[in-house]
Amino acid sequence: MSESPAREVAKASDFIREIINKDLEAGRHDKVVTRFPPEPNGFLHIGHAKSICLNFGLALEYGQRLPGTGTDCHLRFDDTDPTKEDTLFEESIQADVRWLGFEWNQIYHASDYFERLYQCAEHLIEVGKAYVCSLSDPEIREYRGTVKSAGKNSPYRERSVEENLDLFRRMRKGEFKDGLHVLRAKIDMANPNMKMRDPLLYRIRHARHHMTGDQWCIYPMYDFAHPISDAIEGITHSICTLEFENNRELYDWVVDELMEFAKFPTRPRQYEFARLNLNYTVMSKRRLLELVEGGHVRGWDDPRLPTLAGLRRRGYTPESIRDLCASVGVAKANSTVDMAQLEFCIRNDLNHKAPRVMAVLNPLKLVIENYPDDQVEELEASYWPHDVPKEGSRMVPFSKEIYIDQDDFMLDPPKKYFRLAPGAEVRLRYAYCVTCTDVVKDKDGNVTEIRCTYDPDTLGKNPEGRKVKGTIHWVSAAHAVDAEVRLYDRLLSQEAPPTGKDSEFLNAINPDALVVLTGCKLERSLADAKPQDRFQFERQGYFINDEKDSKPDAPVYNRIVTLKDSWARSQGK
RNA sequence: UGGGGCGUCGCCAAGUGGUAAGGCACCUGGUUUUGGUCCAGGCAUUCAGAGGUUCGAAUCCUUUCGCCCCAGCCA
Repeated sequence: MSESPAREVAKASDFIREIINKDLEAGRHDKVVTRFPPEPNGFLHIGHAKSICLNFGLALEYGQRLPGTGTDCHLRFDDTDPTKEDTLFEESIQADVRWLGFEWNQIYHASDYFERLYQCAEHLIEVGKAYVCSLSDPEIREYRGTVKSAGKNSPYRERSVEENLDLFRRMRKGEFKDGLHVLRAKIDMANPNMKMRDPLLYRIRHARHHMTGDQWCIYPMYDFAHPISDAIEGITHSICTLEFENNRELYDWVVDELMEFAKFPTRPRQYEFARLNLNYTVMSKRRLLELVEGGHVRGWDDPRLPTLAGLRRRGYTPESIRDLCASVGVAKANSTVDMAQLEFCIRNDLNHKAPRVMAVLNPLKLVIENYPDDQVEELEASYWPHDVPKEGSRMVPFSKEIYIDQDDFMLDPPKKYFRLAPGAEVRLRYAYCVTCTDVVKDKDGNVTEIRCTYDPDTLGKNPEGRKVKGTIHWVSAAHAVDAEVRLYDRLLSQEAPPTGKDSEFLNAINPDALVVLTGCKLERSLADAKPQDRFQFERQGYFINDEKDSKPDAPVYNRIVTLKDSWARSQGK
């Protein structure tokens, strides 16, 4: 705490931590305070998770490394545009951050600072660094110039301090309609950085704000509110995404101009990192909104979406998402992470968390001809494979008539097909080996039933004199629990959506992103499962009991992710 | 009158003048009553290209090329 050598710093794992370490070593700060500043106008997605993990993670790490400084990452709602924001979004954002596993000490709002922001604005006017501009919206745009050419000064740029103050105060009082005047910083209309060409600080908006009600009719812009909010709160490192790099110069201008006047406790600095992109999905607010409002998915928590609500309902664990964020690192290069990386993370997490059970998704009746008609054996089946160090098992009923999956039988199998086929023998998981002796077909030639014989001497041991390579899952017909199973897959059928502006990306939606199966057969033990329980359906994937649609007598399961399937891959599927 | 960034294996990403980490993906074998897991092995003579400095360069210099961001009274 006090002895400075105790401030030995762990090896930085990315450029942000490197910067923080240097700041600490140089004594620029003696604690680290970060912030996660969502605008409450939409749902959080996995891209936000990267920012959440970074900002809250930094606070946690340095809070531990610098004992006594506390752990401080501010959840701050950037609520400066009353026409778009709402309390509903604040609630879902809080729920999502908590679900991800992070906690804040206090909730902040940019709107908490409206009065101070206003005082800062008046100060800038008084020192001649801000003025009221009465150009129209299109005129302002025209005067701004272009990326390749300088802008020109507004005719209102040289108004007197007195006139500016009077106008600004009347703006606050509500004497003007929306759009009539704005407050602008007086910087440089020829600055090569367009963000510095007399940026707007305040605009008039006669709109009710979800936090401040009708108290205000002028609202600060992001570029004004954000740096001041950071500075007021004592944020040390203000971390945002790459597209704000150009805003940094303005961020610094605002803080520098106000530092003395506002007596900020710290001099915050902004740093930018590359946002998370994933292939086979969409992440932009606009596209997510279009999917939801266009009815292409069933709401913000549709398991096909990369929203945190969607991933949660899909069955992804917070641990798996944090693991993804840790594994992709933090850097400045624009990048797109492979969905396979996320899928690895959830499989890796669930491998030792999800008990194994048997479920037949596309049932095919199998009758064991030499098994006694009314006999039922209770066989012990472990919930965990040998390599997962957990205890626990259940009894599964075995009988003459069972269901197996259609994929596990072929009339004319290719080489190295280890499952069932005419004349072939296969192991029934936890039970006996059976040999297919006959098949029953309907008039169209479809196999409707399989006839087998079993070898009574193969329970818990291998048959003598022959090798049975395949093991398949099954469910006793008389004891099965019927269920609906929703097979989810990647949202898009191509890596990147078409680049077109409008709704073109809708054409890239994977038609099989959701396949609903009914009449699936679950093993008896699943009758006791609760919503949100996760299981591995052996040989098929990880599934979760749906939190909304599942009913005790009509369970619904969502497929979280398939198991790796090297057989399917070798078959070129 | 343009400015700000970024380019290291199929995808991420370490590396900060001393001779290319790691993860995912992929390929080989082994174990296996999950074609899962696990284990063993393989996978960049080269860092966008070209020059240069140096005993030595992904790292320094010069130059070329490519990609991203900025012209909301959004954030």
